[in-house]
Formats: sequence, structure tokens, C-alpha cells
Amino acid sequence: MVRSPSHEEMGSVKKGSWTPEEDRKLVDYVQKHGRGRWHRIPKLAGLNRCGKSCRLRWTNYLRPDIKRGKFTEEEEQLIVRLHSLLGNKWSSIATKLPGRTDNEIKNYWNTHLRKKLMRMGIDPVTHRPTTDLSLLTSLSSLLSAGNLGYTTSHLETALKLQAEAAHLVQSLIQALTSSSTSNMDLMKLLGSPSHTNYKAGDGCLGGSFNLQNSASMIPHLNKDSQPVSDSSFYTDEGGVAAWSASRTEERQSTSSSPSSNSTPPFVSASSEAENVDLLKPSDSIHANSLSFTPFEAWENLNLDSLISDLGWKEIPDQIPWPNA
DNA sequence: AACGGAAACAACCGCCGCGTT
DNA sequence: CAACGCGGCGGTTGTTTCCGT
Repeated sequence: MVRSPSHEEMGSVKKGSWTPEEDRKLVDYVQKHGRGRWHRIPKLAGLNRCGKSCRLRWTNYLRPDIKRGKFTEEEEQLIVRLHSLLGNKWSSIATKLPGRTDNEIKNYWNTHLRKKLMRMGIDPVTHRPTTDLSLLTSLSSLLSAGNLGYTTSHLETALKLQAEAAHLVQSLIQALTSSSTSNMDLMKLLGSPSHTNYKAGDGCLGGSFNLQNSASMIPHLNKDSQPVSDSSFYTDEGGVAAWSASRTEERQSTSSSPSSNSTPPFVSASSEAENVDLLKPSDSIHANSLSFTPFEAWENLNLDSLISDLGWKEIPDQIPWPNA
């Protein structure tokens, strides 16, 4: 497309922040003549701005139906969910949030939500956990040590270790879903002797990582167990109803939905005392627990259900993060 | 009080698709 | 069919505000 530069493109138009006077002129004009034909508006309204600038100013700021102010928790959850479904389709997302503009949502995402997800260990692009598979070996030690803490009634130790383990479980889940992680890599890790940071006590898991036992501690990791609706491994302290409900809806609808790949945010394990028994070795150990591939394991995790129990919380606010 | 860096927000830029001529 | 006008979109930049030192 070739056209000669217009007057406003010759560099004579004003740029930068709008003054109240300019706003008033634009509002007056639009209220009088309606919107549209933006390229004519600067001249007709007496503004030394390009038409595009006028349109953006009206659309993003002066429009009477714009809702200003902080985003609510519900709006945040909706944005995250829609982003997991639609990606950076800000205009599409904005249609689901009356009174909010795509620009406002985009800015809010970039300045708040993206960072929030990252703090939670969630990749804001893929909406999946982002961590290193190498952490898996640490999980072994932590789980073992957690059992030690339990069996020896060192409650504080157990709670701390449990908290660390919860984070590492998140890493594990990510590892299971990583396309760059081969089954062999995973099996090597699962079969390898664990670190010796902690010594396991009698009746505990011992020093090597045991997915069977570990999975049994975590309801959703247990291949044969049913999804646990009131998982005690994590606590839902509220604020997730919308997310959970929506995820449930998605599960109940088509399984081939693009959203089936989305992963809602994680939260930390609770440090409530009653959760200590999560570290108990379980009786329900399944001999074939390792008979499925990591990818099948992922499918069997029923992650949606897992996440539904977690809630929309920020990890740093909820958990005694190790060495933080 | 002054300063600098970080965070938040508003606005701009370049590109694209669609409708019209 | 191509040229053009127009509006919309997403990414990026510039400015302002906040906050810690």
C-alpha cells in the first residue's frame, strides 16, 4: 500500500500525554458527532493530534463505560484463565471483562499477573510450572527426611521439610510434562540413590527416592487412587472457587479443548499441623506404580483436580520458603 | 530532603485485515 | 484486481509515581 504522507504524519502533530483541555475537546466532539472517521476528528475538534491518537485516547481512557480502579480477585482469575486459553489476545480477553480495555488488561498482565505467576513458579506463557528436573532428587531427600521428622515427632522439622517437598512436587509435575525430558532421564533419576542431606529413620523411606511411596503420600500422584476432593496435602484457604469451577467445567466438556493443556496456578503446602500425616508412609503401595510413562503419569495426575484444591495463592505468602 | 532504581501506567508504533472505490 | 482508507491489535517505549536508601 502506497500513499503520500498526510499532514499529521509530517511530524507536526503533538505527541505525549493528553491535557485536560484536549480531553474535553475530544469528549465534546465524540458526544456531539459520535465516534468513527477518526482521521477527520483532529481537524474538526480542533486537536493537533493524529486520528489514531484520538481513537486510542477515547477507547482506552475517555469512553464513559470504562471501569477504572484496581482489578478484583475475580477479574484477575478470569484474566489468567482466559490468557491460558487465548494467549495474548487482549481484545478477546477484554470482551469478557466489561469496562476494561485491552490495553488496560495487557498492562495489568505485564506489570502484575505475569510476575505473580512467575513468583508462583508458573510459566506465564505456557501456564505450566517452570522448574528443573534435577530438583527431583532433592524431593527424595526431603520426603525421606520429612518422614524422619514425623516419626521422631520433630514437628517443626517435618513441617519445614514438607513445605520444601511441596515445592519440589511442583517441579516433578513439570518434569513429567516436559517434552525435553526423556523417559530414560526420568527413570535414571527415579532409580538413582538420593542425596545424603538427610538420614532416614526406621520405618521410613530410606535414603533412596521411591516414587511408589512418595506418590502414595500425595493423593493425586497415586495412579490407582481416585481424585481426592478434600486433599489434605494442600489447603484451599479460599479464593479459588471461580477457577476450580471453571476447570471443572472444562473437564466436563470436550477433552480436546485447547484449555486441556493449561495449568492453573499452584500454591504451597500448608504448614498446618494436621497436615503432618501427609508424611506418613502409606499402606497403599502399588507394585505397578512405575509401569506408566512419565507422560501417562502426567495424565494420571489429574492435575486439574490437584490444582483445584490449591487455590489462587502466592507461594511466598503462604509457605516458609527454604532459605528465603 | 535528595537521589536512584523499580514499578506502574499511558501512549505510540508498526503491522494487519477488511471494506470500499 | 490493486490502491486506498480505516480501525483494530499486540508489542514496545516513554513518562510518571512509588519506594527504599
